[in-house]
Amino acid sequence: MAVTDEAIDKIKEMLLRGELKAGDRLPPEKELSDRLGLSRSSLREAVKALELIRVLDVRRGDGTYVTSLDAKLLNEAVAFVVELHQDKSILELFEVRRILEPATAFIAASKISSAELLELRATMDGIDEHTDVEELVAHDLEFHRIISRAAGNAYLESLLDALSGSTVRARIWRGLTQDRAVAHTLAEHKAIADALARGDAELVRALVTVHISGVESWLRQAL
Amino acid sequence: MAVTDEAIDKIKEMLLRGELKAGDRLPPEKELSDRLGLSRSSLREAVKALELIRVLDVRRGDGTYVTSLDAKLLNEAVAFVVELHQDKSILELFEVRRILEPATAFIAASKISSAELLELRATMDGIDEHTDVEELVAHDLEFHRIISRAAGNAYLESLLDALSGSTVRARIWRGLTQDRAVAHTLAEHKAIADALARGDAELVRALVTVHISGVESWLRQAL
DNA sequence: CCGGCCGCAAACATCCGATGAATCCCGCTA
DNA sequence: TAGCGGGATTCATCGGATGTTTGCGGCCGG
Repeated sequence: MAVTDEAIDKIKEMLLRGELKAGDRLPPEKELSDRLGLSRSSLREAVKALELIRVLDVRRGDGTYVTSLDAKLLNEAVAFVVELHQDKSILELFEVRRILEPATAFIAASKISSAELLELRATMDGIDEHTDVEELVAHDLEFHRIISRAAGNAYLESLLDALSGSTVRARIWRGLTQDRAVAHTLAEHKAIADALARGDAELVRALVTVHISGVESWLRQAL
Repeated sequence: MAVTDEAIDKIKEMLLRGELKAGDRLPPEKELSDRLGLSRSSLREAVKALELIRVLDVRRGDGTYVTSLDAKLLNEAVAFVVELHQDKSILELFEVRRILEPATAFIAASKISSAELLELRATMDGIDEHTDVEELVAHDLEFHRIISRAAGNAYLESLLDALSGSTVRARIWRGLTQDRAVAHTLAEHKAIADALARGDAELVRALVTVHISGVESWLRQAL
């Protein structure tokens, strides 16, 4: 194709060249379309595409802005794709997670603050095997998110977040719940939190590996 | 916003629900826009967005098709984002790569075929410290790609590919070349290939870790 | 009967202009 | 000075017109 894709490229280049920076406002649709030499409709298609992957933020009645362009972009883009790949090749996605999660936790072990440790404990309050699935998923998501955030790498955090999309996770939990494995999983969470508190990085890595692999092997058998 | 984003969601749902499968052709723009209750212009914006992340494939004069929906989607989406983040937080991205690459190579060590080993050797033919940067980058990209492919996980392959976008890599090589470190890097490649040939997974993992970390520390000092 | 060429029809590409809706900002008023 | 319009700006959405590309089927010659 041509015109619209050219527009996407040109906008991308403006970003790379620093001509447009995070937070900047783009010229009005009319002006920009004139400048890039295409119609407003076509430009809008380009902008819409860049908006989907969160590069641009369009505010009706106000203008179009460049987003913060931080690591969260990865989350949006990857999450969309992951969602489409559910069921299908979930196991391959899980393999990626099994690599990233222990490594991330290992890094986090030496960096986690006491405030974050408290937060981690807090997610476990009031959660037991009788909690409903909704809440279990929320807890699990938060638990892993705190750890990945403690690792101090926004891209890792984003990727892990996307890889464990809530829908994927919801299905897994639903399955685990039926198998009465909730207590076991929660105990693993507790062990991980304890090891993190002691700063025992090696143990953390091992525990997380076991934790993730456990879910993975359950999944493998369930399919 | 509303109409266009609704359209994106509806199309996504059609995919999730299996109403649309990989390779299927969408109804013509006019018909689909009627069915979804919006104008053709707005629908086109939605389609364009889905095309950017390679979910849809629009063929002019023919129709719009659903792509294979395989792991390559990740590549496209992530590569776009990574490209925007050059210079900026390259080190954080490198940290992710340092996690994934050794783990991937470790897996590859037990799976790599003799054909792939030959391919790996072939990439090294005719490459020495006098080769020009273009070719060095191509070699490096191919070398790592073969290994990640051998690991047999398409998502890993895609992610690594995106993380080591050619532009990023080109800059690094340009720097390395100036520091006369090419020979050293090539020697590391050879050592990795040898270890893979012997199926020594642990050694492969260590070598790759050293290899990646070497580039990383050079990068850290160069910034 | 087979293969190639031609032209029609289908489908996307691009553009334009009009109307609606949300937001912002400035000036007016109490 | 604080609050309230109201106009100007900007995006949202629509419908239609015209151009290009592609696919396909039919026609013609070998």
